[in-house]
Amino acid sequence: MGLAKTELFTTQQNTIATFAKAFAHPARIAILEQLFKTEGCVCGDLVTEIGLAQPTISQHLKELKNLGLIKGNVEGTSVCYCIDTDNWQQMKQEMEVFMNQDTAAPEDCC
Amino acid sequence: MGLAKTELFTTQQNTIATFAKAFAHPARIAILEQLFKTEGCVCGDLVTEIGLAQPTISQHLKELKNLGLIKGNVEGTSVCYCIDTDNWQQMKQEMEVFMNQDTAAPEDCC
DNA sequence: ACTATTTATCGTAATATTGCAATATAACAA
DNA sequence: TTGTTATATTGCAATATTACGATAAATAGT
Repeated sequence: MGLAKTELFTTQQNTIATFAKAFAHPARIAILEQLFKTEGCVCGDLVTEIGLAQPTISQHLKELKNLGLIKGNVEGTSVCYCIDTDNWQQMKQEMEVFMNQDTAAPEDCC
Repeated sequence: MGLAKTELFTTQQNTIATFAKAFAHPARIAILEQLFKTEGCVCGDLVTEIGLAQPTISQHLKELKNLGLIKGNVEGTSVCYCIDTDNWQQMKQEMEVFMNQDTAAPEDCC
């Protein structure tokens, strides 16, 4: 059905899944890396940096923005995007709690 | 088109995206958490723990196994699944390198 | 061999995602 | 106002994902 049964899961589980979905496409990884790398915030440069069409990049940016991982600021005719550091930290912490379960886990049993 | 243009991106970017995809569904998060939590490895119990049908769970397990994050061991008529600790560690490290970029980044510019 | 139990696979329906052409919108410049 | 530039939105085609019923395959017990 292509529709996840979110009501079966905890808020934490759904949250992790939602963040993970943001990272589940290499274009969005590339966008985020570019935003981290550049001093000033890149904007339409992302279109030329990454080889995808402008509407496609715009769509990926929208998803990242909706999740709160990036912010966009209008500057004249162009839009300046950058990482939302606070939200990024929070996301990182939640992901790390999930990924660090292993430290407490017993050895592989099979 | 529903098809990611992986050739445009680096191996690292594609790898991150692939791991993230594994975490992009709450059922798989729930499965992994359950495998971490239980002493012995759970198997068909996952079906009753999580409220999804047996073929659905089986399909999610297959994806996690293909990625190498879990291992399955046949024990009689049932199959014992557990985390592949080594691969989990490697995955974690790659994800953390990506998520820790912020420590080097300048302050939000917009 | 027959039966019960457990897991995997197949087939299919519903929905989601990706990508882009075409077009709309917004801001500036002349 | 008109033109230019930059980004967003719309609409659509191709593919992917999710879920599950039906069924197959594997193993154990009788």
